[in-house]
Amino acid sequence: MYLIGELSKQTGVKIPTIRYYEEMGLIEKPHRTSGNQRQYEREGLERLSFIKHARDLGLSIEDIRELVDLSSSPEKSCKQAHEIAHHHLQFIKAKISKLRKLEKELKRIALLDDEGHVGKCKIIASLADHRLCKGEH
Amino acid sequence: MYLIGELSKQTGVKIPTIRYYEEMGLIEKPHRTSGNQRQYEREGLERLSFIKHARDLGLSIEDIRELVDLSSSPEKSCKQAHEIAHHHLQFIKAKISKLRKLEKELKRIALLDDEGHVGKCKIIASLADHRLCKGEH
DNA sequence: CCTCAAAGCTCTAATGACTAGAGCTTTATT
DNA sequence: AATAAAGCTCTAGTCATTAGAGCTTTGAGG
Repeated sequence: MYLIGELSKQTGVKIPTIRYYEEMGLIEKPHRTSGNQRQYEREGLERLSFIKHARDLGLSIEDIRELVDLSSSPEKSCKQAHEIAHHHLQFIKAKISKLRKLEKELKRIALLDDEGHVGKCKIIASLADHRLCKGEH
Repeated sequence: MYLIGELSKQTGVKIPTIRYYEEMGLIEKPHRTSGNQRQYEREGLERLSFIKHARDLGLSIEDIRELVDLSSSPEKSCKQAHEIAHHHLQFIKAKISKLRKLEKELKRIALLDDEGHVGKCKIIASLADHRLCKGEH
């Protein structure tokens, strides 16, 4: 149905990355044409979309592998999938709050406007001296 | 003044990372003792703190190298340091807003609570089908 | 049928920012 | 003098790709 280039276009996953996913066992080895070219079915497209989507959400390959394994063993409960998603949500929340602190401090630093030489540049001084931070990190 | 272990404790930068920074030319090669051990002065401690702080803020090694170079060439203006900090601020802002979108979607996904088998697990379906997203990413 | 570009293939190596381990030497303490 | 802790160098591994070399296959035009 699709050659690798088409699959790449459809999903937005770059060609070497698709091959890498295959090597990692994240996607199944597709059927090959007589000329040894990978040929994907709709199923392969869907799985790759799944992976792309999960990667965009920031899940690690290992997380995704777990989800993929879950989805191919239908006797296992959905609970584990929930756990993975939930766990990742906590992770994202933590990351956001951390970044917000950084944003605050960077704002403070970037808005210092002196025009002196670097020897007394406040930005550099501010980066050099952690005590000048308003918050900790 | 400080051996590498002490420097590591003071700054929170791990020992192999300190040596890596040295190899990258990010910190100066320190004086060695007769027994070939690295010996740092307060100056070295300060530079490493600077680097640590900037890394914590998410600046890349290359950004930091630029700042380091700036700070050792006092004739250059502070403007460039501002530019780097400002540019990074924009980057952080973009990252935060991206993560917020992800948070929203993950919340939506993680709160789907079905107890069926994975074959119809909404989480997995939701990850597989990008069209189910409320927003794009 | 032939040619030629585009797209495919495999394999190796690079990226960034570390981190870990092997196998050794130096230092400090008992 | 012995031993443990901390240092050293060097190599290789991590994660998730990405890039490049050098080759083959495919499809379209002449």
